[in-house]
Amino acid sequence: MARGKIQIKRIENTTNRQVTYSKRRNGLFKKANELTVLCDAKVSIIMFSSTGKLHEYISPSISTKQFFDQYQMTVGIDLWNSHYEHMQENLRKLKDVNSNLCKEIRQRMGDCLNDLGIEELKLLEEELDKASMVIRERKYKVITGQIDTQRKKFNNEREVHNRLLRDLDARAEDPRYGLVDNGEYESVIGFSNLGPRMFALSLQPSHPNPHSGATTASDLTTYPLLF
Amino acid sequence: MARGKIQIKRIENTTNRQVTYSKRRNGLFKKANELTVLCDAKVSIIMFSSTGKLHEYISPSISTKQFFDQYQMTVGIDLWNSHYEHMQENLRKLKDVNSNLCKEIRQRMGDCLNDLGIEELKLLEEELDKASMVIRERKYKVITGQIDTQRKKFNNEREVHNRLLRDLDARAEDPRYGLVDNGEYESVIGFSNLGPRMFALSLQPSHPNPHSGATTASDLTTYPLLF
DNA sequence: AACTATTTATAAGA
DNA sequence: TTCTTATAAATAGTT
Repeated sequence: MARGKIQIKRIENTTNRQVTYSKRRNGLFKKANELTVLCDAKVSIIMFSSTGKLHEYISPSISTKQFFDQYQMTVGIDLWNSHYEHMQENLRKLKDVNSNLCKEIRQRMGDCLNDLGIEELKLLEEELDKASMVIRERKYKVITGQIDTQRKKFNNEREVHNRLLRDLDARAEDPRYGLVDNGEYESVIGFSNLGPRMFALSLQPSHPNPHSGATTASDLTTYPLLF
Repeated sequence: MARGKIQIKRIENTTNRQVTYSKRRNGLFKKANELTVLCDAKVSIIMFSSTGKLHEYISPSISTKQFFDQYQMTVGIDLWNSHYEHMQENLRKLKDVNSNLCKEIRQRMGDCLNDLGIEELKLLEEELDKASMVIRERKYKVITGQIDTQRKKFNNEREVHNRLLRDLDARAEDPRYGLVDNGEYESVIGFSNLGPRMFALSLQPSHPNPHSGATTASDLTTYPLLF
């Protein structure tokens, strides 16, 4: 548009093309900015050169994201809908799987049996009985584990106690020590004669903990000896 | 830029502003198009007037969506990421729920019992036994339903058969009809004397259908009479 | 990047 | 909105 008119068609000379791109891009952005100011408008220009370089103008006081959002609101299409589709498909499938799982659990609890035929009912019953057996075994194992641990603990306690008694006897026979408080010692001696059978009767859990979420065989409730 | 220079600042006169918006918008789009052609570039212009009206220019041979995609690829930000977040959160939660449901089912099948304490094991066993009972009842109900339906069917068949026999007798006594093929009729008469008890022995399902997905009490396998 | 002859855009008016 | 036109602005080709 100066020093000679030009045809509006692709500039074949690469350098020339790039120079023109640069010049006209600036012109375009300047015009866009003038428009923004003069007319109180919002303008977004995004351009890619033939080499793929990105250049962008956007009116101040608005972000590209906001621009896109407003654009979509206006044209009424959701441009990122296609991006959603895969996720939505996934979500749908998961929900399906979920509801099937829930149904299966309900069936395993004795609800929603109407959809099942005889063969399926038979199978389910079999499975449940089998599982019940496994669970009973497991329960037994856990209980015996707890009893075993408890027994060890008890034996240990008894040993400690007996050692104390022996120490006491040794002290009593040692002429270097007089019996300062006879009553106290006697009660201990008397207690020692109750034997293990009596101990067992006073065993009680200190933490009943009936709904413990993750009690394992190695994570046992401790049972203090109650006197 | 003509008939006097203007300041680049908001045009207060509304009409004037709108006229200028319109004129300059055309100028901008024209320039954008020239740039597109001359420099083999891709240009997207989106603008909103102060009144919220949308106007758009986009280089031919590319869609707005493609433009946005390329823009995002180039700037390396996912503009719709925020849109994803909610869905991804949902997806994560659903997966969690799913895995918990799977675990519960496995526990109800007698697997994965290590995480359960005694109380939980007891509860599970109880539930399973209760469910087992319900299922047994249901099974019984389905079976008796099938038997009942079958009985009705059978009675109906017998009635039809008896009616046929009566018709036959009537015909035989009617002097208008001669017995064309005596042997054939005799065999039928003989069969009729077998009685219901014999029928029952030859009852067999025509479609054993042991893994029917949705057999209900009202959707019973039909049992043809085998002769 | 700067220059400048010339084209193009456009402000104001009709 | 469109046309006109004087003038401002943009820019093609050159340095």
